[in-house]
Amino acid sequence: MEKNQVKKLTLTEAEWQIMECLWESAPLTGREVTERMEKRTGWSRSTSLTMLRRLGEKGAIGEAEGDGKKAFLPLISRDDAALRETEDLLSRAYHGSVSLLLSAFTKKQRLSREEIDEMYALLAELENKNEEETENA
Amino acid sequence: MEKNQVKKLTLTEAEWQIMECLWESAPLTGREVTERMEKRTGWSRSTSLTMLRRLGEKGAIGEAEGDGKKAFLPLISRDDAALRETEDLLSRAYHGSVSLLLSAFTKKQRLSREEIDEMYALLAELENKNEEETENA
DNA sequence: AGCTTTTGTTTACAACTGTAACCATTATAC
DNA sequence: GTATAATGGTTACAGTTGTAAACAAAAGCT
Repeated sequence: MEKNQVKKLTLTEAEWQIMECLWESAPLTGREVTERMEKRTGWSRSTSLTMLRRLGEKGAIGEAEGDGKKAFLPLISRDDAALRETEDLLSRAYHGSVSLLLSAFTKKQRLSREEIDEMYALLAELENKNEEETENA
Repeated sequence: MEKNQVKKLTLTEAEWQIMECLWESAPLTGREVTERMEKRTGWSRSTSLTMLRRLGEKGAIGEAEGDGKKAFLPLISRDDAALRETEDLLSRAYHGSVSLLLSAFTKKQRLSREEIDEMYALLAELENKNEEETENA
């Protein structure tokens, strides 16, 4: 049953950058990845390939045959990865409370009108969901 | 003018634990720190002391004389530390948008009534602040 | 003053990260 | 079909992190 690395899987800073690349543009050949990385970070080909290897070992990406050529593609979604780190941060720094995070953050950082509106919308949505559930209960 | 480490200063997981200890209870002697750490994480004395040293080097904590005894105390606030990491995570994983984080988070994690209320309150507060500023402009 | 305990400093070491050169294999070009 | 270029795999190496033993200095005890 070889436990499919569903457990830890954290990405390092450098690994994130490779993943960004792959998330943006589904399957990419090694060539494509190294070129893009070269452009956006200045990494040498080798560096990118090392990252691809490590990500492969971690189970974060896989390889596939597209018309003869081997290509890399993400096996975890950006959302998943982001969430994992978010949970981490929340528990480490905010006792798991997202509202605490928001509070701390806004103490230093001004939010744009759009962000505020979006959050209102989100909260409203959440309340709806909650109500539905309550009705069903 | 020896630039007072105002630049990077990130805490590792282990370092956070020591800091938590110090944030909870202002100045603590080495003894007290190591004892608490032993209790809550099982670390050996040495390990805690190493962390204290590294934190000192980073400028995250300092030492003070309290009635003859040397004691350690935080030089950065928990809020500051948390904020630093939050900004990090936001830029790495959410294009810097806190509303995006909230959205992603709530897709997986249910929020309690209290959290929702708190956030409403926070947003309202922010709007007030914004208005005041607009008037003043 | 000499021995014991407490406390702090130095040193160690394996795992993980960032970075990349070097080598092997495969595909291309003449 | 051999030289050349493209691609991918192996090895390296310094810095950081988690963890702690060893060693040194200070404080107490008798």
